[in-house]
Amino acid sequence: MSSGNVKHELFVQFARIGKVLSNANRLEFIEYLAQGERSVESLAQVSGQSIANTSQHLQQLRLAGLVTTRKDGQRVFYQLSGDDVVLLLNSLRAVAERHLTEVNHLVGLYLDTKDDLEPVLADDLLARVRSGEVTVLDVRPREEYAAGHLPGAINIPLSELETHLNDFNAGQTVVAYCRGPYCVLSYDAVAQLRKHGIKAKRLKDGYPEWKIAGLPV
Amino acid sequence: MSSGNVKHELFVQFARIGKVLSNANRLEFIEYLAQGERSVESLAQVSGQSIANTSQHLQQLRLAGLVTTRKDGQRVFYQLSGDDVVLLLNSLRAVAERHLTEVNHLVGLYLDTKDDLEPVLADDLLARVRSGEVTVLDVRPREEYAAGHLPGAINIPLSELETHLNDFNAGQTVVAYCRGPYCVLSYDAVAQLRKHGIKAKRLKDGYPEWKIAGLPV
DNA sequence: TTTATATTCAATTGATCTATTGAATAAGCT
DNA sequence: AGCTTATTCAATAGATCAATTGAATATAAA
Repeated sequence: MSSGNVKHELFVQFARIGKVLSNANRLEFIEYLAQGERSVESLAQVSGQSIANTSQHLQQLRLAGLVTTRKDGQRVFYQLSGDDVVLLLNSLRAVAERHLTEVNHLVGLYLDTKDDLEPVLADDLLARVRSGEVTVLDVRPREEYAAGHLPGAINIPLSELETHLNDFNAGQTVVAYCRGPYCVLSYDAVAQLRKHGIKAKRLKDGYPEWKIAGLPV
Repeated sequence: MSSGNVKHELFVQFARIGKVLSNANRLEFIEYLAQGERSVESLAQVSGQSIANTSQHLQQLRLAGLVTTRKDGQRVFYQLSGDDVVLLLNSLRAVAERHLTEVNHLVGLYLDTKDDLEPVLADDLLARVRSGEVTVLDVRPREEYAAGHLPGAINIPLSELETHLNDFNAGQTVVAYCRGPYCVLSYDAVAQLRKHGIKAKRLKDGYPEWKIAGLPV
């Protein structure tokens, strides 16, 4: 085998990873899995895909080595095979954000750009939460909160936030976070809280990035 | 448009980037372009692809925002649109290396694993080259050297290394580098130099990584 | 053992991708 | 203007992909 062939063969293998990143549904699965392991049915439900379709996509992710499985009873739980998968997805996001104008348009469409200018950084939050200055709010669904969350964070899924507005007093500052940089949950939460006179900010990244940075969970 | 739709649309955009990473030839083009800009014909030649095929792949890269073009006379030069593209490719490589056993097999097939254990790191090299301790050898083709290279590096393309072995004296240490972590040129160069009694090591990464790290070129 | 649940498998359809071919365009040269 | 060179366009054929459907496994519960 010539050097050129081996080199090309290596790129063929790299392209296998690229291929599993070429489908929007699979990327969504990766983001969900970044929050914690999930069963096939559970992923099918949150993604809105059929069970069979979900299963097949997950198997492609597994063949490419991006996820691993664990069988418990009659359920199969999928999980990311490493933090580098989240880093890869974020790298993809970063390139998309910098080079695809459509992405910026979409981001601008839904995310309040003013909030975007002043997100709270992970390091700041850690200091502030230790001094009791802020309340950390996890607005992800209960399942994801249960699989792992920031220390001291309280969990109120976005859908239930309205009924819990009285739990906050006007004096305190709330820092909301969710799944990652493009997760709209925390944006909506901040908007809702502010509308009711509660000081609220958004954590720049989400739970997966926090965890990968080696910060406590 | 519902929040879920916008979110999915964002992932569709991310998947566009994934799609252009799903073809081995395109990934090779990206690696070549990481060395510096190139014309269509030049890329077709080094990659062994036809002109028309090369042109079409490059246009896909351009539509996805990964490369930009510059027209000079009748030639069109393509270049990477940002350093984040190289970081993305390296992220892809890292995941492939960690999770695809085939990659490790291929890497082991061609790259001397002993060299792999002790590559020279960028910071070390900078210090050593300043103190005149080592000779830095760029074994890439002349074109790529001309487009940018490490400070003080001499350029002897691998194919011509054999005829220039007398230029080195047995006392000095040579650090060879080439295109990146999986470029075999520097491995072969080190092997050839050692066979002739010249102390040789390999720079861990290649020129693109050096440049992105903000080191002088 | 029968029944229900969770997941995977297999076959199918329509869509998209890759590489090839030959023609079209555009810029420079004589 | 005619000729050459570099690149792009358009059409094509074979391969691969995504989602659907219904059947097949495998585990748990009755």
